[in-house]
Amino acid sequence: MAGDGGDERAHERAVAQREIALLLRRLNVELDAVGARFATAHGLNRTDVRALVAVMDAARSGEPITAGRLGEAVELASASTTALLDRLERVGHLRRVRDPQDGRRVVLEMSESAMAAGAEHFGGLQRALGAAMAGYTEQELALVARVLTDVTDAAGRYARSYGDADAQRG
Amino acid sequence: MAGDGGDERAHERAVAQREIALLLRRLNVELDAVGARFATAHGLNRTDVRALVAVMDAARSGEPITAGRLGEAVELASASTTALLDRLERVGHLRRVRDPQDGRRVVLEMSESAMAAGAEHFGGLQRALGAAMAGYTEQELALVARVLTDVTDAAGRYARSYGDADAQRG
DNA sequence: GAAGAAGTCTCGATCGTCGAGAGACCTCAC
DNA sequence: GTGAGGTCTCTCGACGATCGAGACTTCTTC
Repeated sequence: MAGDGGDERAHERAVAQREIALLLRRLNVELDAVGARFATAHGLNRTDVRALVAVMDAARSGEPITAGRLGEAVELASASTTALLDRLERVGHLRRVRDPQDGRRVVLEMSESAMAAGAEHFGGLQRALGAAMAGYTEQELALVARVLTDVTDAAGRYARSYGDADAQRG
Repeated sequence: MAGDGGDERAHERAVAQREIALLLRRLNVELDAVGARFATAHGLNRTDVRALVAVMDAARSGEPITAGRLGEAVELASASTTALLDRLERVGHLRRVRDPQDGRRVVLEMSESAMAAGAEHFGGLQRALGAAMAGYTEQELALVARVLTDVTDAAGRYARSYGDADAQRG
């Protein structure tokens, strides 16, 4: 840490960190914009898109999600979740299916059209991002993945620390 | 593309790219969560926060923003922008000041309290992110910054290509 | 000065979200 | 089996954010 140039090196690192923080903010804005464009292009709102993504992820994992779980995932009150499902079902993106094992539950199934729209959207975005990464080596991308993992975990912890502040006070 | 191991290497790269794309999605979710927590902690909604950030950035750049420009920045109709400014002014985060050069314009000034809240929020997040990056060298962070720049630009282009799709069809 | 453009605001309507509570279903103790 | 209590979803009424249309003020141009 010490030695000649140590201070300057620390300064350089601090600059790089600030630059990355700024880039992450810009990236967040752009990715939100992508989601917003997709939403309006399909006559949806932001919550609808988040919900479809959650349902899609659940379906992919093999554990279809229920109405209540979806409400938790998108942080919506139960009344709002019902309205959300009404909207998505009305336009044919979703089907409500009563759970035969537990008659209280409603499990959610995505329609083919919604799957296709999602695949087109995410596929396109992924291709665009892939093209942007085309100039980097496998090792470089692996490093980026490590950094992003660390940064994402830190952001998640920071987000959760907001809510826990009340709980910890006691 | 050809050659011994070429296929495998391409495969590895594709895997790394997919992993990064997934990480970016997760990161976006977490950063949105941070914004949401900040918003509710301060009695604001998502739009309010976006607006405050825009006003803050403008103030920092030395060119204070006007009501109309802000509406464009957060993609809001003029009626909604007026309501937004009413909200933010009511809670004391913002001041409306008529432009002495152009009596139609209303320029926006952030209050000290809003500046402080923003600094606390972004400062805290930046510290958290900085800590997550502490284990990497200057060169590694520089590489990450380059990749993030490319990826962010690509995301921005992709987002804008959504809207242009209609214009291009013709 | 008059005409038109630009910037902001007012009004009425629509839609997403919420809290409270109802209704259906499940679980478990008896 | 039956009743009590918990879980899950939905209904209802209210609130707030957003919008389109248009009014009003101010600037620009002729």
